Amino acid sequence: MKTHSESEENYIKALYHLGGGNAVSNGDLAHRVGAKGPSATQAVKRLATKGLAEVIPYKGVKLTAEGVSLAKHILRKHRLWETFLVDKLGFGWEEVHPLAEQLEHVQSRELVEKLAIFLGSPIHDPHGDPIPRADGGLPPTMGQPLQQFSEGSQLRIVRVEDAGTDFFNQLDQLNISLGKEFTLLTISSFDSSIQLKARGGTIFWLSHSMSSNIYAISL
Amino acid sequence: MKTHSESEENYIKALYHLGGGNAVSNGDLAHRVGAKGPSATQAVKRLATKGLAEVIPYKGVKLTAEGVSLAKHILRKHRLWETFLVDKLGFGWEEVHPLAEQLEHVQSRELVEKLAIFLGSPIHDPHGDPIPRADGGLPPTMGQPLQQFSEGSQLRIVRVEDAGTDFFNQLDQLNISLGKEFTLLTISSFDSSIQLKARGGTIFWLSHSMSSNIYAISL
DNA sequence: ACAAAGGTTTAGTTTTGCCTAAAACTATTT
DNA sequence: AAATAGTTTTAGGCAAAACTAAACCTTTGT
Repeated sequence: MKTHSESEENYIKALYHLGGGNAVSNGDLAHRVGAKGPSATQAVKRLATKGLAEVIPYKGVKLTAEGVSLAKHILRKHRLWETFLVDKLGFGWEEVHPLAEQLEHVQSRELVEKLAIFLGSPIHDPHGDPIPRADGGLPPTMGQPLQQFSEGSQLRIVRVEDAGTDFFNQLDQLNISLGKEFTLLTISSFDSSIQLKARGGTIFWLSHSMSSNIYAISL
Repeated sequence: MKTHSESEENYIKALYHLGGGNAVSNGDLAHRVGAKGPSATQAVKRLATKGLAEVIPYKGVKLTAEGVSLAKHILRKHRLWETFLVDKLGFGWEEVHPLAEQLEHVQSRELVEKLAIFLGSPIHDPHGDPIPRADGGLPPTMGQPLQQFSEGSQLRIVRVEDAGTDFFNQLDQLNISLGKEFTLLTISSFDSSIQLKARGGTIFWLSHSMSSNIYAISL
C-alpha cells in the first residue's frame, strides 16, 4: 500500500467531493482545499504522476478509478471516526468534522476495519451520510430536501448537510435531529420557507436556507 | 494553544525519553528520531526559538519546563490511544505502538480528555507504563525487574518494556501478561536466567534478556 | 473577428525538514 | 603540548507545498 501525504489526500477528497469521477475546474478545486490557483495546479500534477488523476490543461482534472477508490477509503475513515466521536465519546455532531479531518489521515487498513467492527459496522454517520464499505461500495444516500415533499406529508429526518456550526446550533435549538418525525404543514410560495409540526405539537418555520440542508423520507 | 508539527513533536518526545529534563547529546537525539546529525541540530534550533528547549552548542540540549510539559501531554495521548487500541479495538499489545505514534499527533485537548473518560481514566497503559495526568502529574512507575526478587518470592507481573515483536510473541507463548502471578523458583547464578512457576503449575525458564524486560511486584 | 475579461499555468520565492560533505570543536592519548 | 579520533555544527542541496506576479489560454461580447 503506497502512502500519501495529507495534502495529497485533501486534494483527492476535494476532487471526489466536487466531481466524483468527473472533471473539476482548477479554481473550484483550489477554493475547496483553501489554497490558491497555482497550488492546485501543482498538486494535481503530483497526483497525475502517481496515477490518481488525469489532467487536461486549461480544461479540468478528474480522478482515475484508483483515485476514486482512494477517495472513498478516506471518506470511509472520516465518517467512521465521526461516528466514533459522537457515539462513543459524546461529541456533538457539529464538533466532529475538524477532528475527523485529522483522524482520517492515520494510515492503517486494519485499524479502520477494527474500528468499523467496534462501532457495529454502521452504514451511516452521525449526519446521515453513507459510509463507503471496505470494498468501495456506497450505501444509498438517504432522503430528499424538505422542499420536495407536498404539504401534509409525514416525514422523518434522515440526513443533514454540514452547513457550519450556526446551522447545527439552530437545529439543536429547534430540537431537530436524525430520526425525528414531523408533519410538513406549509411551503410558502413567496420565499420557500417551510412550516413544520413536531410530534409534541410544536409548530415552527424554517427558512429556505435551513430547510434545503435537511433531508427526509416520507413515512 | 500553539500547534506543533509532527516533526517537532517527535523531537520533543525523544528529548523527554532520553533525558527527561536533563541534557541530551545531539547524536543520541538524532539516532532516536531516526535522522542524521545535522537534522537534529536544525530541529533543536527550531525548538529553542519556540522556547521548548535550551541548546548549548557542542554540549547538549535539554527541554525547558514548557517542553517537558508538552512532552508529557504527548505521552499521555500516546498511552491513552494504546489503551484504546488494545482494550476497545482488540489489538495485541505488540501491534499498537506504531498506530499510537500516528494518533498521538491529533491536536485536540478536548478529544484527549473525552477519550480518557471513555476509557475509564486509566493510569497505566497496556504495557503497564504510567499515563501522565492532564495536569502533568505522573503516576508511579510500577515494579522491578525479576532479577531483583529473591528465590521463593510470589510475584505479580505489572509492566513490560517494549522490546519488539519477538519479545511480545514469546510472552504470549508463555502465557505471560499483566496481572499474572508467578512464584520465582530459581535464579541461575551461571547466566542469570530465571525459573518461574505459574499458578496452574506450569514451570519454565526465562533467559536474562527476557526477564530483564519484565517488571513485577512482590505479593 | 477581435479585444477585453476571466480563469489557468509558468516562473520564481518562501518555509519546513531532510540529506551529504566539509569545517570546527572537544576530548583523549601519547 | 600536539596529534588524532570522534562528535557537532555549518554550508549547500533537494523535495513538498504554499504563495505572488506575470504570462498564457479560452471564452464572451460587440
